[in-house]
Amino acid sequence: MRYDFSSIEKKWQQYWAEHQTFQTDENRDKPKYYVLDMFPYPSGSGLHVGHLEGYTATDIIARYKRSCGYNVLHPMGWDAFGLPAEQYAIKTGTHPSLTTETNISSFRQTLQRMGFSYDWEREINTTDPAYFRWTQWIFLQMLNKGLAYMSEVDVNWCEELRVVLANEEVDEKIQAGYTVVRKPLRQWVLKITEYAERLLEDLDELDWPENVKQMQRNWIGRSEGMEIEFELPCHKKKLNVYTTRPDTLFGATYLVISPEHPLAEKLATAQHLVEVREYIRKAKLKTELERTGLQKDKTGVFTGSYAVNPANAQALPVWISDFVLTTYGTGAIMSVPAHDSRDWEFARKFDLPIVEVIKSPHNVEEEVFEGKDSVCVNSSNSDISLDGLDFATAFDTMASWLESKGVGTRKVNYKLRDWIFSRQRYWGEPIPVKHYEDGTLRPETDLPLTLPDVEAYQPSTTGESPLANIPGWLYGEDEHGKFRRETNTMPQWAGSCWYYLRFIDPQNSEAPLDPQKERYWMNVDLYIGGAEHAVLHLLYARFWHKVLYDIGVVSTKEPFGRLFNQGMILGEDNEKMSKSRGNVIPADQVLSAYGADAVRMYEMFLGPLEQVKPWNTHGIEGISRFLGRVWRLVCSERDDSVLLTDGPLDESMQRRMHKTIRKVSEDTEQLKFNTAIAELMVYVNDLHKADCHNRTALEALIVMLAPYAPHICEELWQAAGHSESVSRAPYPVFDPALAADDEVTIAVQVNGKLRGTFRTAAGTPREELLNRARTLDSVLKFLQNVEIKKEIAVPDKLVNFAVKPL
RNA sequence: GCCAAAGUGGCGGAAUUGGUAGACGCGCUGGACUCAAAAUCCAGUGGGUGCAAACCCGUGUGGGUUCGAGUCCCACCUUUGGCACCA
Repeated sequence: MRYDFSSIEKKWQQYWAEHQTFQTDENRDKPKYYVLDMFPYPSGSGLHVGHLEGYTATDIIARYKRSCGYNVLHPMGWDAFGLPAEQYAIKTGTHPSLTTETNISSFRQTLQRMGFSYDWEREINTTDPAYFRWTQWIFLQMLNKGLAYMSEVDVNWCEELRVVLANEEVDEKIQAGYTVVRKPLRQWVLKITEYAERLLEDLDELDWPENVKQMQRNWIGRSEGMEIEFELPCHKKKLNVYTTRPDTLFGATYLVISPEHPLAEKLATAQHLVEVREYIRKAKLKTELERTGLQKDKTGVFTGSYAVNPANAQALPVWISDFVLTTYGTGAIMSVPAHDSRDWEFARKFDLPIVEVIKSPHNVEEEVFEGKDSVCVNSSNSDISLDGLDFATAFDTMASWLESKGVGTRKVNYKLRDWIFSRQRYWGEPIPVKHYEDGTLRPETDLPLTLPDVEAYQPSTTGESPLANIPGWLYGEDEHGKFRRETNTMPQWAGSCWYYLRFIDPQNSEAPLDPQKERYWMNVDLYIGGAEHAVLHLLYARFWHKVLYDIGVVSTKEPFGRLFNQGMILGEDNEKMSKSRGNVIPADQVLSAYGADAVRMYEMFLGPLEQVKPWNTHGIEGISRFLGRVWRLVCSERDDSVLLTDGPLDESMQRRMHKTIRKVSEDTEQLKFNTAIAELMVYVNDLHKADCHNRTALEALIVMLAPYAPHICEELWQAAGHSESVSRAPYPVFDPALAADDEVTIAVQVNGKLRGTFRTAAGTPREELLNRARTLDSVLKFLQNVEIKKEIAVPDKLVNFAVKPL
């Protein structure tokens, strides 16, 4: 019989579904393994080969771990709220839930064609009221704890989309060509900043890629510094600034406050008032991009007021400039132009004094010196002197002195801002809150609060969602009086903040999940997804998890123990796959042409999982040939006979087998699938050369290959006479003694250059290696007329003679 | 500008972590089978010199450490991610 992938794959996919082969075992005696994909947004354009990379990797691990005796949780679901379905609804009037449903079934079909061993009984969908009921419930827990609050905030308002964006989302939208401006709106905000320290600290114990952890650390942006109080004698007021360099206080020559600072206009003297007002007005009009972007040229205006440097009583002019961020620190800074490049630039532009207070290798008038590894100079007053002190000591001395004077406090600051959590959209989880006429606010306790049907999905121009146009849904009355519902919905990130928990107990109608099940399955042992979520999703989910930990819903501090980012698969032209480039390789196309087993293996054979690598459709043929060769080791193509032979395996092939088992299991464990496949190929090539059809050798091959190419392995396993699925077969175990070589090749070098090799028994002692090496013809001639300075022998490896001509 | 990762045949990539560079696959060349093709199988395939045996060169560039460097150290170049007035 010939290998016909399409009928075999159909047959076994049907078998798995009928026999519920991959339904998760609830038997808690076995060790568990939770392997999770970042679940997809089911878009209308379907899956391409790039999407399948991570899913293939997790499936191999899921099947491998099952084979190794683990109780495996391997679920899939849909992150189905979101803008594309809503924008499609605005255009066509099609309800987003219909679009979503169509897209989901197309996605599900492709994933099933790939033969992924998901437990489809646990499929979840973030737009399902039975799911988002608990998303809403978690929100109310946060409300309860004071972690969700409403605030008039300058939001990132996207004009074209008529929607508020999270800080984290701004960049990508601007890159996509949208305009984003700052606009004050009353918004729901989540207090993620309250968890900043824990989010930072707990990163240390995670088995995550170092760059992802570093990106989160940078995003959280912890810094240690001081808030220092400057007197404003003419106004009888004080101005607080935040600095991480109190050691440079003697070098402060002016202060700068942001245009939004409450004192900005008040500090303007009559002479400067017009100019100041004009500057503040203009700053407001600038977009976030204009203010924080690539803008190099600094602008600013002098207020006419002076503050007093507490260290040396010097009068410091107070300036206003939009390079100072309102939302960070106190919105005011002390400028030390000699040792801060931004201050230096500003000082040069407006001709402000530059005073060296850190010993610099060059003239600070000409170039800024920002180094921290030097010592203080010119820094003393009648109380203290920092001169000669290093950074840490100077910092500490100055901090203590300022504290003792009552004009400074040590402070830790974070770049992380609270998370603006409301969106003016229809297709999202409604925020379950009622606003009463007396101004109070109460949670909606009757969950889920579902979405009403609407006629038009267009957001209102006032910045409210389409929900504001549905009076029947919007208004109501209960025992507390008349109310108006919250019209904001949650951002798309909400549903993905806790979905990994719901997979553990997806049907539970009493709680988000059962605590006993939670304790068994958490945390996620392996989480695979794209690096684009390094900060956003992964930071939000960690935040929610910690909140849930605090209220006793989960028992672990962190959700994802081990994280792995798969690298992107590029198109055949080495460019990112995109419709506009026309280089997208649709999954269904290659599945029809080559079959799931070949596609799965080729995805993994392309290169290291974490690496960005181009797709090459020709290359997949090598995998098809390999699968054909495996097939022919077991089945005759001339008739229906099975070629397996019983009986003992000869010693060299047995060694080959044990070596293969060792390499393949080690590599699979470490997600080095490309080299595991290469090893399987070498093994199959050797079996072919030896014309070996031995049952022991081939059954080991089938079980090892099954996680990679499950369909063909099921078929071959059945052909070999087994009645149970190969996924129930225990993984082969290697014996180190049987895998060990008894004979090795020794390389012989002269001055590090290979001059010959010889075979010898493993463990041959040094002396003997040297003696044999010396007698090799190919080596001998290089040892004539030379002085041997050194002889190196590494057992089982090589011999090297270091020589010098006589 | 700053931080991180990476540069190996025509191509994707291996290399037990300092020990025979180029595993495995694609592609290419030649051959077998065939009326022919497909499929399959066999042999070859880093560059150079040479009839050959051989020898020389070779892991982005330049230096260094070492008996020995793709691997370690220093400097530089290039590419890809991330951050980008956070005081």
